Amino acid sequence: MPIELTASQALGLWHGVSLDQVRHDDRDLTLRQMAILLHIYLVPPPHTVRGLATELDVTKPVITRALDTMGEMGLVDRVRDASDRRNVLIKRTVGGALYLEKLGDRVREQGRKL
Amino acid sequence: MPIELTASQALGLWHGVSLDQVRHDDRDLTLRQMAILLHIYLVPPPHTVRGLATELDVTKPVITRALDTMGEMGLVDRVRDASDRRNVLIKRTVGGALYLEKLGDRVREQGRKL
DNA sequence: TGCATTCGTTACGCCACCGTTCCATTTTCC
DNA sequence: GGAAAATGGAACGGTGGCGTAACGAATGCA
Repeated sequence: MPIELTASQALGLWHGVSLDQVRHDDRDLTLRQMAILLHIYLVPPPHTVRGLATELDVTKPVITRALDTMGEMGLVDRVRDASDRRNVLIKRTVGGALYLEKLGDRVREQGRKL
Repeated sequence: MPIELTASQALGLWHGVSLDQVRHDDRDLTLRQMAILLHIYLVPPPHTVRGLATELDVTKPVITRALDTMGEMGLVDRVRDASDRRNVLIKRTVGGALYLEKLGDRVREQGRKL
C-alpha cells in the first residue's frame, strides 16, 4: 500500500528524523553502516560478507569493518558457517533489534508530525 | 496532515532510501552534515554558525568544518553579515537545492513502493 | 594429490571528522 | 577611549573509515 508524499513532506520527514538522531543518539553510524544494518534486519538471511558487498555495491573490507564496529556496539553478530567454513554468517542481536525499533519509532513520530 | 506508518513501513522506507543513497551518490555526507544541510534549507533564515550549533546540540567547529566540506561541494555558501561583521550568514545554493531535490525524490519514490 | 579459486580478514598509507583549546576580529558597554 | 564579551575560525592530537593490495584458511577440481 503506497504512501504518497509531497516533496516538502519527504524532506521534512528526513529532516526531522536526522535531527532527532543527531541530537539524541551518540552511536554515530555512517550512512553505509546504517544501510548494512537495515539490510541485515530487513532482508531474509543468510547474509554473508560478499553478499552484502555486492548488494550494496561496496568493497568487502567496508563490510568487514562495519561488522567490526557494529559488533562492538552489540548491534550485530558473526558466526562461521558450519557447512562452508570460508563463509561468515551475519546474525541479528537483541541490541540491533532494539536500535532499529527506536529508529522506526522516530520515523513514525516524524511522519505523524507532517 | 499526518502520515501514519507501520513499524515495518517506517524501517522499509529508511532502508530503501539509505540503500539508494549508498549505491548511487558518491558524495558521502555524514548524518550530521545531512542534518545541517536540511536545517539550512528547511528552516527560515538567517542561519549562523553559533545558531546551528545550539540548534543541533553540536560544537561550533563541527559546523565550521561541515560548512567547509559542503561549501567545496557547492551545497552551501558563506557570507559575512554586513550589519554585524562577526557573524557569518549561511546561504543556500543551486547545487544544494538540486541535491535535496534528488533526496526528496528518493524518499517519495521509496514511499510509493511501500 | 596438487593447484587454482573463493572467502573473509589484515596491513598500509591516506584523508576526514572529532573535541578541546586558543586566537583575531568585531561589537558592546562603561 | 578601554575592558569585556561574542563570534567564527585555526591548531592540535586522536580516532576511525577509506581503497588497494596482500594474506591464510577452506574448498573444488583436474
